[in-house]
Parts: sequence; structure tokens; C-alpha cells
Amino acid sequence: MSSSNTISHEIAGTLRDEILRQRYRSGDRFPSERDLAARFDASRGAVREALSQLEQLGLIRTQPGGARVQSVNAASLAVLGPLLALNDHPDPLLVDQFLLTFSVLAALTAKSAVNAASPEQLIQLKKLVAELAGQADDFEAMQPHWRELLEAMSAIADNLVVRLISNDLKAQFVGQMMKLGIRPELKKGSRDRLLTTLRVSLNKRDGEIAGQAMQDHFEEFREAVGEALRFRADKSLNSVVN
Amino acid sequence: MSSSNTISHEIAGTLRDEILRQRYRSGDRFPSERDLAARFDASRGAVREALSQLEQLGLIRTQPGGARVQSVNAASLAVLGPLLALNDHPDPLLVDQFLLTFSVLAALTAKSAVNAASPEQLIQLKKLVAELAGQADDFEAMQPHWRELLEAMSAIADNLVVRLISNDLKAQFVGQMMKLGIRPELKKGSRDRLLTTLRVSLNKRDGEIAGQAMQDHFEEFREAVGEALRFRADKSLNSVVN
DNA sequence: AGGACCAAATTGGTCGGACCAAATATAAGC
DNA sequence: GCTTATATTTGGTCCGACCAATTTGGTCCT
Repeated sequence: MSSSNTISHEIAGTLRDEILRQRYRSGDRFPSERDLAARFDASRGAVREALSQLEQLGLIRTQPGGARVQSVNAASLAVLGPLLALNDHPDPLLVDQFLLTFSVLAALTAKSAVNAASPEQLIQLKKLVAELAGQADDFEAMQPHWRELLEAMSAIADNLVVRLISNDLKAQFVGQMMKLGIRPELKKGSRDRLLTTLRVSLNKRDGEIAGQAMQDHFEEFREAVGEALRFRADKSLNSVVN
Repeated sequence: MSSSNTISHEIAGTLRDEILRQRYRSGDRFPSERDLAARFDASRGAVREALSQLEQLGLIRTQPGGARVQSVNAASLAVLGPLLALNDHPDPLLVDQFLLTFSVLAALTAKSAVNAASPEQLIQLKKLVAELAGQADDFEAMQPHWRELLEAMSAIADNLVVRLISNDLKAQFVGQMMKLGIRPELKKGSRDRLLTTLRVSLNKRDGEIAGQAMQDHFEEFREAVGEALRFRADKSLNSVVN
């Protein structure tokens, strides 16, 4: 599934999912490279590269004498994507935590951006907000503009740490949501309120306001996504029953 | 330096630092595996495992035909540690961004924890805060208790996303700070204020207050660390001159 | 029976050479 | 100059082998 077309990636993906599904208890010995090579009918080299990936993910720790499984809680951020993709329907709780985390980081970015923006950058941001307001009706159409605004803020805020985290989160999350075609329905006034508040923030050059606006907006978005997921779960339940 | 004692890790570390030092421009072709094997006087297998690690870090992207260097901005969170360790003195700006990010995540954790805590967990948190208050004078002595409190909050908040991010962040950051022996000096009342506010938050069961307290405290911590780093930079400058 | 100690089997780390398919660079043809 | 066909480079995989560290199992001593 979530693997390139190389054998080592395939092996890594399979083993990764097995670990994420708790098929090995934390601390357990992991099968030896030779055993795995036999199981996957691959060379030891290919297995080794797969294990190297698992080690980078923080899922196993290898030592001469044997590899051991580590707790998922101690893994790297990069396991979140596979974790979301583990089942047909992403774990709603995990999605919720995802968006909650997104929201505080987006808020931080917006706050920093507004506070640090040069006059030209302020104008740029205002322009982007205006463009966004232009097509506040069409969810699909505003998507690129929305992303552009976030990207601009991220560039202005210039916080590498947040940027790297967001890279990982977006890469793992957005892809999943897109693949599933989740289309959250925001309440009518939500977007307008956000845009209005952002405009105020930009005019007053007050990052605090922008951050709060972001957080509030994401809060509503979070609820909308949760609703969409619940709906989806119901529907699929029905289709299973039928 | 920042590598295990295996050859492949050593190669990976060297190449990683070279990329982080911008010795290759983003998009550049990366040397071929055979060339690298010759350069490091190692087998191609070892080089391959090293490259596999770099790929996991998001620093290169390999394809049949050649590997290419990627932008550091598109890398994974795990590059932050090496990035901090690149020079003798960590980049103060980066450290600042680190702590800024820490603060919002810690605030989120504290807020969620207080709001979600069961009665027993509330008692536990109160106890930990009390213990912390007991030795508010000794920076070293309170360190374990401080960590214990954060850990407890993290467990109660039970947000896997934040936890994974914090894992990475802590693993990369705390280690560096410890190694350098950075000892930020907080203002006198800072700790007391935090503890008092936390107590209030716990009594009123109001997570918002706890989150705000965390954020404020980290803000002061951030300034203190910045101060310590500047002091350190000066001192080292003198020692170089002498 | 229990514990300390030593030898054998297992396991990860590395090496060298080999082959394939995809991508690139090079030469040929128009 | 541009396209096309060919040769070369490069990553992906496999095999067989060796070393050093760990683990395991048994032996010996108390």
C-alpha cells in the first residue's frame, strides 16, 4: 500500500504496519534478518534496508545480537501517516488530535507572521485574504488560496521548527483526508468570521488576534471533520450490513 | 560525532552534516553510491544503508538513475537535532524557535490534561506540583520533578500527535542543551508564579489557566536561555581571542 | 539446588562481486 | 538544430562469505 515499488520499501511497509497493529509487544525480540529474508523471499540486504527504515521511524532498535521492538509512543512523528492509513477509516480520535495540534501551530504561525511582517508583506497578506474572501462559497475553489495564505504566513513567520513539523503533519494528514475524500461542512458564518478577524488583525498589526482567529476557526473545522467522519463511519456500517 | 559506532551511521552522519551545511544545493545530483563507497572506503551496501537514512530524513530522494538533494525546509523533524549540533554553539535563533514551539505544545498539553483529568489524576497533579514547590530553589533538584509533572500531564492529555512531536523535539533539543551545560537563570518569582497559577488552575479545574501559565513560563524560560546562549557566545569569543 | 563461568550458536555489520532495469548521457541520423 | 537510437551510468537486488558482539546453553563448582 503505502510503499514505493521497491522490495525493501514493501517489506518495511508490511513490518511497520504489523508493529503498529501491535502484533509485537514493546520490548519483544524482532525476527532475525535471516528469518525475515526467508519469509519475504528476499535477500538479506533488502531486509536490512527495510529494518533501517523501521529504525529511523523509531519502531525498532537494532543491536548486534538482535533487534527489539519499541513502544509506539516513543516513535517518530513519521509513523502518524501509516497509523492513519492503518484502517479503512482513520481513527477519529487521532484525527481530532491531529487537528488540535494543527490549530495551535497554525495559530503560532499566524501570530508570528503578523507580528513580524514587513509593510510589503502585510500588503501581500491582505491581498491573499481578499482573494480568499472573493470565493468564500466554493470549498474546492478556495482551497488553493487558503493553502497559499498559510504558506505565505509560514514563510513570513520563518520558524523552521514549526515548518518542519507542519511538513510532516501535512504530508501525512492531508494526503489521507484527500484520499478518503473527506469534505467537512463548515457552518455558514465561520469562514466570514475568520476573514473579518484576519483583516482586523492585519490592520491593527496585532498577531494575537490572528492567532486566536486561527485557533477558533480550526476548532470549528475540527468539529466539522469529526462530524464528517462520524457520518462516513455510519454509512460504511450500513453498507457492511446490507 | 552524532553517530553510532557502525560505519553506515558514520557515513550517514557525515553526509547529513554536509547537506545541512549546504555543501550541495537543493536539486543537485548527489554523488553515486559507488563514488561514495570509494570515498569512504566502504562497501556499497554500507553506503546504501547510509543513504537510506538520509532518505528517511527527507534530505535526499533516490531514484534509479541518481539521487538528488532536497531542500532542508522539506526535510523531516529529525534533522533538527543534527542542525543544532552542527556548530559548537547552537544557533540562538533556532533555539528560540524551538522553545517557542515547545511552549505552545506544552500549553496545549497542560490545558488538555487539566480539562480531561479524573479526580484521582487531579490529585496526582496537585501532589506533583506540591513536590515541585518543595524544592523550588535548587534548579538541578527540581529537574526530575518538573519532568515528572510534564510526563504526567502528557499521559493524561493522551494526545499521541503532541506526544510524538515532543518525543522528537525533546530527544533533539534537551540532549544538546545538556551536553552544552546550558543553565538558564530564571527570574526569582517566575517559578513561584507558575506553581501558584497551576494550583489555581487545578483547583478551579480550568485548563485554560494552566495552558496560559505554561506559555508564560516558557516565555520567560525562552528569554533566560537566550541570555545564557549570548553569554556563552561572548565567553567563547574571548577564549578564541586570547 | 543454585550460582558463576565458559563454549557454541545466533545475530547484526560489513565486504565483494554480480546481474537487471530504469534513467541518463552520448552519438548518429535527419 | 532536433529527434532518435545506442552506450553508459546508476540505483535495486541477490548471493555467499567473514567478523565481532550478544545470546544461549551447558558445565562445573559451591
